[in-house]
Amino acid sequence: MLEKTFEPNAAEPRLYAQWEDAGTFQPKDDPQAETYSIVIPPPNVTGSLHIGHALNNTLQDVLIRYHRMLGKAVLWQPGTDHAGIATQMVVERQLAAEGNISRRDMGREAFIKRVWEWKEESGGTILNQLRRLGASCDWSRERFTMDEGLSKAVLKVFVELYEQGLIYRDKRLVNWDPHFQTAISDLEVENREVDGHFWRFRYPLADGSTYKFPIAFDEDGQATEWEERDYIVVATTRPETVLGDTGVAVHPEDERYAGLVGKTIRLPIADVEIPIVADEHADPEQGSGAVKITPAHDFNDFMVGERQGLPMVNLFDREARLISEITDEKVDGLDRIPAEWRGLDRFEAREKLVARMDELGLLDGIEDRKVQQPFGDRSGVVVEPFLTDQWFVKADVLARDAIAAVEDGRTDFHPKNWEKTYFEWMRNIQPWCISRQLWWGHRIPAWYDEDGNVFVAESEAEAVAKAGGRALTQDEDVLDTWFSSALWPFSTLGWPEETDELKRFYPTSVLVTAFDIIFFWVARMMMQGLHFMKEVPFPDIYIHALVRDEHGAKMSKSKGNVIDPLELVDEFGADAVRFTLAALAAQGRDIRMSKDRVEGYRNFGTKLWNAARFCLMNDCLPDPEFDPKSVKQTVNQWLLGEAEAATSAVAQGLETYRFNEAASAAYRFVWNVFCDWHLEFAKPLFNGEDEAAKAETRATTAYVLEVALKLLHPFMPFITEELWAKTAGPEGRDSLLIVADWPQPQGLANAAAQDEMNWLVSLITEIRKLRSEMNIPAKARPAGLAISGDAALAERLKRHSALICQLARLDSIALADTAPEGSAQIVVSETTYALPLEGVIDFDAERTRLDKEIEKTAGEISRLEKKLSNERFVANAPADVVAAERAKMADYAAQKDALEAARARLG
RNA sequence: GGGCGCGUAGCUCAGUGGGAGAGCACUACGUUGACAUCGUAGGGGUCGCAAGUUCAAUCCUUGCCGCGCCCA
Repeated sequence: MLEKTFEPNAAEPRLYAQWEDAGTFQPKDDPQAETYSIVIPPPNVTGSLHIGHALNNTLQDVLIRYHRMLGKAVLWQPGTDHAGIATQMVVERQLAAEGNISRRDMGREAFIKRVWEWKEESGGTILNQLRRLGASCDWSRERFTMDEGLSKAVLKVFVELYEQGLIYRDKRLVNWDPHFQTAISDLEVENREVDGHFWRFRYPLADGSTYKFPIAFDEDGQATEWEERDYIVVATTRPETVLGDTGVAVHPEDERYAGLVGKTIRLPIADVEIPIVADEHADPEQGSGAVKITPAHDFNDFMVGERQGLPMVNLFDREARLISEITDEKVDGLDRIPAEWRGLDRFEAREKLVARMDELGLLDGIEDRKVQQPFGDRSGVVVEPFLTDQWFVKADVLARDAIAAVEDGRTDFHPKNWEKTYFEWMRNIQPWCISRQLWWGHRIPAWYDEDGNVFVAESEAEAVAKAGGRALTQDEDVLDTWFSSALWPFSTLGWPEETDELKRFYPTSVLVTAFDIIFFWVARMMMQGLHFMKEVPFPDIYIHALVRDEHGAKMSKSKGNVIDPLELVDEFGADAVRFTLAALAAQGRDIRMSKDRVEGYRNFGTKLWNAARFCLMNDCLPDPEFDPKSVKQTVNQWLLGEAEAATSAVAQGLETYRFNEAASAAYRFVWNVFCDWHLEFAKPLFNGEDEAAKAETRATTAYVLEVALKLLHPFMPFITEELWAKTAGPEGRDSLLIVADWPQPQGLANAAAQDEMNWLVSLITEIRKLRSEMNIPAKARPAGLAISGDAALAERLKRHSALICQLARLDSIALADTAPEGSAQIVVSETTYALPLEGVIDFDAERTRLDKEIEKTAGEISRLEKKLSNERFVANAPADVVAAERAKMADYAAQKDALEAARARLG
């Protein structure tokens, strides 16, 4: 006998070990079997499980378990990502907390050793947490982006792309994080609106000449007053860059400045002459219409500089301080910086610059203003556009086929609208800066000789050979983490080796991820997969929602609204957490997670548990001889049809990534069909005399319980596996549920049985309603009389008499010619049923109740009459719709007649 | 400024061109051992607002209002 409730905390680790020990997480060794594979979005090795991971991995596990039950050879490839900046940051913090020396004092080799030690020690945390959710990954194949094999893939990809001219080194503006002192990609920059200022400065014309500048206008916008000026006003939000200006731009059609283009101004403080150029970047409507151009410190200005041939002048060092020595004589503007300012932080430099301009009488004004400022998403400091030598990928070339693949349907997004986001970004893709000035990561396989010539090769020996034996030094930098995760779908399968796994499991079947890494990761896997494997990495991409708190706010540590999935697992069990996430995963909407919801699904698990308990108590055990197609009892025919319909609804939901529909189809079947009705129907049968019916019902019930366990297994693996074992019966089970066969359709739908059971359910429901409305005491067991029914009805009533009596609490149910005096009456399927209740109920109330019913029915009738008398409706609506409305109308009419007759009998 | 999405019961959310559903919460009543982590019954909605298309609009189109996210 089963315990009263399922104990998740005790059962989960046991069941998980059982699955793993049985080797069920590994793809089955059948070369004929169809394959199904998913690569896990590798979590950061530094990470711990948050609710977003829980959702992401639950959905993957649901798919994996479903396809495994379909008999496929299934691989769920797990692993972690080395997460360059994030991991380096964690370890540096540890060093600081221990009062140890910094990474630079420690030296590269010792530091990297230290990171590896930390990785070995606690890198497995998040994967162990996934096990608690029930994730059925093939742990024997766990990979890490810095494993030997994956690193080899990185080297090969880098060298090949370099040789194909798709990777190059260049001095360009990049987003520079002064805290980590590394370049970061534009995706790692967070633009935030902050309070700032607009400073207006006067730049004097170099030749001392003057021009007339309009300062007042009439209604038509015509200038009415002018002022004589010997300067141009420019406005900036970043005064610290003034010394790096190499031009002032005005719009080519801006008449106010037409005569000044080609002249020069004398840049204050720096004391150099810079030209006034005409460029469309200048917006005549904005400020004075003239803009300062600082090509080395602003992305827009960089482009203007290229167009106009303006030189680049760099002011800052790697820590975003004004330079105090020359590091690159081609661009550094040291001689523009007053000696006493050298080495100042950029924000101090700003103050000094503004103050000096004010002293010089060149500060034209200051306005408060909201400005967009870029912040490093990891460091939180203001990112500086900075001119450095970096490695770049020609992403636009790689993007071409990646765009085409989605356009022509080799890969589909689900929901489809995410392809817009993908296209938008891919079609405007910028060169991808892949070098990072970090130590933790894949070191760039490029070596330099004394003259700065570069040699790219997979090893130092090869590079030296290419250099003709000269001494070389390796590039100090490492690659962006996403460079290696872009290879994940094939590098984890053994590429560049031609392994069996690679042949069997690439392309993978689907990628499951959140929208926030479409650019970072999905797009790049598409590019690299197509380039190196010549095939898309996955035909389907399922994009799921973000998990928010119950009020819709983003979860964050600072808000304190973070829900820890493992706490939920502790409290309600992994099954409840998984089911909740799946049931709420409707396409295109964020998930609001609340404890109440999890509790509700925990209760659902308990309901299932108790249903199984009932089955065991009544000897409903699997019967190997049982043939669902040959059952005789209407109840059983109906139940089998319902089970089959539920099975296909669940399958349909999963095939189309509608997890919520799949989950709720299973839920409704188990609770509202199997428990609420079937088990209640079974009770009187089990207590009855008909041994054949009893035996058939036991076998059917056991069979359908198996179906229920199978349908729920992908969502609630633990409790279903436990019940699978506990309900095995003396024969035992052939296999664990995790590898049992998904139920196959057998054509069990039975319209006649369905019709009869629908009638039975509504008869019972109507009687219960009457009892409730008329306050008939629970103890009262009136006789039920069907007034003037035919032989078929008599047959039905006889067949289900025990069920009706028990579930509607009647003493008996039979045909009668007329309703006895003092009866309450209801109408079900056009038949009137009378319950003699003289002295039990208030007949005035019964009259009122019937009047209300009649009124309601009349309302429906007049609505339908109106519709059916509309010629255009009858002419234009599809015939089946018109017929259905007519049938409804006839039903209501018959019902109204019966109700009116019933009312008349009461007088 | 461009893009995506949302507004349906008190709350959290499904859903469909043919008079709207679930869970939770709420109210009343609970009887024969599956289950009180439960059962039975009930109340509760101008489907954001307006116009259009249609025989028919909560659903399609447009505009507006409110809210969220992404990109510039």
